[in-house]
Amino acid sequence: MNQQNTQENELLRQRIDNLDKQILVALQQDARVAYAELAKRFAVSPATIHVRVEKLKATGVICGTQVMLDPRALGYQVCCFIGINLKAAGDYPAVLAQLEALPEVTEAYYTTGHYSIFIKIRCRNIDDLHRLLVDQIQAIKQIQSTETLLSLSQPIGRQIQP
Amino acid sequence: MNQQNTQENELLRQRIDNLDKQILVALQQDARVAYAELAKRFAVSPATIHVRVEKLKATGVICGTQVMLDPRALGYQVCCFIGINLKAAGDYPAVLAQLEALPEVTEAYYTTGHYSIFIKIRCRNIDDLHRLLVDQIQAIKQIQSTETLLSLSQPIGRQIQP
DNA sequence: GATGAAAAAATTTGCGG
DNA sequence: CCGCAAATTTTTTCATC
Repeated sequence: MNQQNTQENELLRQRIDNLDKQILVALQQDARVAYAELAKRFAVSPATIHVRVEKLKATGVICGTQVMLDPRALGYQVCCFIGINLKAAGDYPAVLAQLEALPEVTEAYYTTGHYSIFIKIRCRNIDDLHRLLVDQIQAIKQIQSTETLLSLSQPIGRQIQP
Repeated sequence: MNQQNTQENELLRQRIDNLDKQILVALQQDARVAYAELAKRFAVSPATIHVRVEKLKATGVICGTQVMLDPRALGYQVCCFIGINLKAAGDYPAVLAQLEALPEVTEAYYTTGHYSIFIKIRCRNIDDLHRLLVDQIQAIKQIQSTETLLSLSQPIGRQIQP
């Protein structure tokens, strides 16, 4: 039963104990929860929560907090992925710069496999997607071809478990 | 110049004014920033910030807050996407349930295009990815084939702009 | 709808175990 | 390293504009 291969864990994540894990899980669900509330929940003092969170920030485990915005509430109905193939591998930085200028591109990955670059798109509707694809993305000279995966739903969305 | 096609916006996102946008941008960068600090920054009273945030929560624009954990700091070095094709379209719910049980699956999308299901994976190293793929994912009976896109880097990662 | 002031609550610090 | 308790800061309320 090596369900938990804790060998390398001990090396990499230096001393993240149960309390740290509990705090991280709680903050993943609600980053603005009061430390006093967590203190009650985990039967320690508020100061301890504070010290632990500061340490997790200092070690880089916590790399920020953010509000989650609902794309649909803001009028963004369409989510899709686009796999991009370049004419030449060296064109990567130039293409990336052009993609970064498009606010609809929310994520970009440099990948091995079927595509050179893989991006995630959020836009208002299919018409906007059409325009974006034809006028903005396929217009980028160094792009050879694209392949679009339209997302119909996202049944799973979560962070890694601490 | 229809850079900003504000026509439907007015309908969908009911009255999100400039202050709301500024607040959202600030909270995207740091969800724990003090309302008093935002009040100073935007030259309004703390009470106004409070009222606006509550309204944005109530209308569903803000759907939560969370700490961002750095996968690498937790020992998760590998990020990849896997495109999955099913033997039969109706197998979708069964496969999804099995994917949900794997903590390494952080995102799943039901897609049109080359794949039926598209998932994002976070795991510790290539060996773990290998085991996950062979022992856990390809072992799912309803899966016909998989295609792996290994992410070498993620140069863009952001939310939509309010 | 926004504000200012007041009340309530939380964060943060430093001393002592 | 933890906890207590005080000092500071913040959140939150509410009457008023």
